[in-house]
Order: sequence, then structure tokens, then C-alpha cells
Amino acid sequence: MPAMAREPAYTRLHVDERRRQLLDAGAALFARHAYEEISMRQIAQAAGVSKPLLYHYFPSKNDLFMAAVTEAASELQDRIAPSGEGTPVEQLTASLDSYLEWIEDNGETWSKLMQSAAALPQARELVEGFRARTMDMVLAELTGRRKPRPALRTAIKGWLGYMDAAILDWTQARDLPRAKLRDLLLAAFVATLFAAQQVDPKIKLSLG
Amino acid sequence: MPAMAREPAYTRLHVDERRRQLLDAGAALFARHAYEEISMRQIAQAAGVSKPLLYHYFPSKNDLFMAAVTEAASELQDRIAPSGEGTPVEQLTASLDSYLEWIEDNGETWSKLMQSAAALPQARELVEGFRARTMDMVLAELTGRRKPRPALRTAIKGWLGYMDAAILDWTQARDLPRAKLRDLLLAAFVATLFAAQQVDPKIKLSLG
DNA sequence: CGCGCTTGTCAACCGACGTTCAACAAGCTG
DNA sequence: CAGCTTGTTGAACGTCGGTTGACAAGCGCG
Repeated sequence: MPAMAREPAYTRLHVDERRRQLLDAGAALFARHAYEEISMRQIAQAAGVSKPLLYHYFPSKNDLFMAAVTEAASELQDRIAPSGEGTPVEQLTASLDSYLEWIEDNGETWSKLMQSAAALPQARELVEGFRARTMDMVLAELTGRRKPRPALRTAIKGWLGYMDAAILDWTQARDLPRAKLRDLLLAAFVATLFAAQQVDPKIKLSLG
Repeated sequence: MPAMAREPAYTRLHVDERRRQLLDAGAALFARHAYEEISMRQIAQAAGVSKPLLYHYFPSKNDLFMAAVTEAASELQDRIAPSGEGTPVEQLTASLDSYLEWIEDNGETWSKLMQSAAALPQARELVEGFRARTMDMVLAELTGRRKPRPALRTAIKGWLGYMDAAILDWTQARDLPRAKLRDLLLAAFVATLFAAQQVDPKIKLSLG
């Protein structure tokens, strides 16, 4: 029964601030551990907050995860957006450089996120959407507005898979300078386009 | 309190039979649903057996999954093993045909397995091992016993990613005959090798 | 000052999960 | 038929994501 002035039992924040804080806490944990390895209790605890409050701001673990990933993805998407200047190949070079630079800085985050995303249907759709937008950007430069022929579409999706696998190998082995990897991805891109054209000669391309 | 002869509460099987039955039941479920979507209860129930018995034979869900996947993977590995006859390109063509044929027959199983494997570290290692063996098979034909240069290794891992992505697109869209896809993969393979050589001219290749 | 609205805590609970344990029962051997 | 091995089970544990309801602390406003 101490009658003296106690320090406040907790600090009160405005809704926006609190939401930001929780989102950041979640993002920080999801960046270092896979989705399944993190519990809502841990996230609440890391933010110094009770579990029901966390649920008050994010109605489910999935929502919190998606909010964090969507934010990161849109930042990344902005980063690799083509400037609109230069030939298609120059634009792709610039985008690749930005992308690889980000991954070089956040290698673990990238791999953990890819791992988590593989398990959650919603997150898979997000990655799928990210790829679809990237593919559309590429296709718009290559073929204009025409609907691509199946072999070309498959080839470009294949190249996106090539990117992921090559980048994963790069982050693990670290025996290739970034510029070399960029050149390899670029050369592989052009090469796979020619391969697709060889399989389906009706494919028309306008490379710079 | 029926005094008459009751039918036995359960039927007893020999260890090998029971294990086979449980493994098959698990494999059948994992082939149609992702890892997280299947519970040990469901597997036990599907086999007409209690949960603890399932645990008696497979000490954890992970073990059961790995046992099922390992079995399937080794069957597949045998299937795509090169015959040893013909030029490297001919052998690769034959292996690709076997692989694609299997996937055309078991498309859903393939995608569910890839999805599940992405989430589990152990399963990822298994897929990684599968790829490593495939890559070694390829490299042995291309460069003999020499240790590959980094750019070549990255390029081949990239091409394996190209395969996965292209095949995934193929199983979803189904607008490409199998032979066309095989030709596309093959052409992409040769093309990415040349791309790697362009980035690192020291790479020596011996294509048939 | 006091009142009320918002923000927050706490303890307890739910059903489902993976996993474990003590005890029962089926079938072989003597 | 007794007794042993061992295949098998129902019940329970701890943790997870998620929910409920009652209540306290901070802050603005009359």
C-alpha cells in the first residue's frame, strides 16, 4: 500500500504509433526467423505489450505477417522499378543492380522471407504477384501490349526462377562479385530469350 | 456384458506390414496436401490406427514426412539417371523426358511436395541434395572431374531453378506440349552455359 | 476537479496441434 | 491354460493461434 507517486504502469501511445511499433517488432522478428518459429507471444513480448493488444491491432498472425511483408515488398518494388530511360537492356541492368544491392545488404532477411512465404498461401500469392508485375514490366518492353506466346511466357517465368536460384547460390557461396552476377543474370536473360525463339520462331522481340 | 466371443478389438500386423501401411497412408496424404495441412490424427485415422501407434513407428511427423519423401525422391532419381549412352545432350534429353513424364502423371504431387519441402529445413536439404547430385551428373559430362568455376556452378544452379519455375508454369497453364517444354529447357540449358562462358571466358566446356 | 472515452492489462479459456505415458489386449510359447 | 512379449490404445501434457470479459490507467473536456 505505498501512497507515494508510482511510475505509470504502462505508457500510452496513439493508435498510429502503436501500430507502427508492433509492425516494426513483427518485421524485425520475421526478418530473422521463419514464420513458424515465431509466436505471437514472442512478438508481443518483444514490443513490451500484452498478447490481446497485439490482436487488437492485427486480427491474426497471418495479417501481421502479410502487413510486414507487403510493406517490404512495395519498398523493393519501387526500388527495382525501371526509370523509363535508356534501352530495355540498360533499364534491366539498373533494376538488377538495385535488386542485388538490396539483397547483399539484407541477405538473411531475403532467404528467411522466401522460406516463410513458401509455406503460406497468401504470401505465395504476394510473391506471385510481385513476379507477375516484374514479368509485365519486362514483357512491356519486349513485345509491347501483345499477349505473349506460351513459350515466351514460360521462358520468362523460368528466368525469374533462374534468378532466385542463382541469387540463393550467390548469398551462400559469396564467391562472385555483385557485378559479375549481374552480368551473368543479364546474359542468361538474353540467352533464354533466344532459346525460346529457337523453340517457337513466331516469337517477335524488340531488344534495344 | 456380452459373454459371447467378441471380434478382436484390433488386428495385429507384423512390423514390416504395419510400417509399410502407415508409410503409404502418409505418402498418399502428403501427395495431395501440404505438410501443414495434414495432422498426425488424420494420417492415423486414414490408416485405421491410433495416434500413438503411428508415433511408435515414426517418432515424429517430420520423420514420417522425410521417410515418404525420401522414398519418392529415390525412385525419381533412379528414373532420371543417365543411361551412359549417347552424347551429353542426348543423355540430358532422355533424362528430361523421364522427369517431365513423371511430373505430367503426378503434377499435383510434385507441386505439393515442392511446397511442403520449401518450409521444412530437413526437406530443403533433401531437395538440395537431389539437386547437387543432378548437378554433379551434369558437370561430370561437361567438365570432367575438375572443380567448376563459380560462375559455371551458379549458372547451373540457376538453370535448375529455371527448370522448376518453367515446369511450375507448365503444370498450371498446360498450354505447351511436353516435347516443346523439353526443347525449351534444353535450349535454355545450352544458352545459359554460353552466357556463363561469356561472363567468365575461362570456363571450358565439352558439349557433344 | 471530476467525468468519460480511449487505450491498455490481466487471467482465464477454447479447440487443435505434436507428442508422451501407463496400461490393456492379441498372439505366440511353454 | 499361464505367462510373456509386444502391438496397440485412451487419456493426458504443453504449446500454439485466437477470444473473452472485467477492470485499470492515461488524457481531454466541462
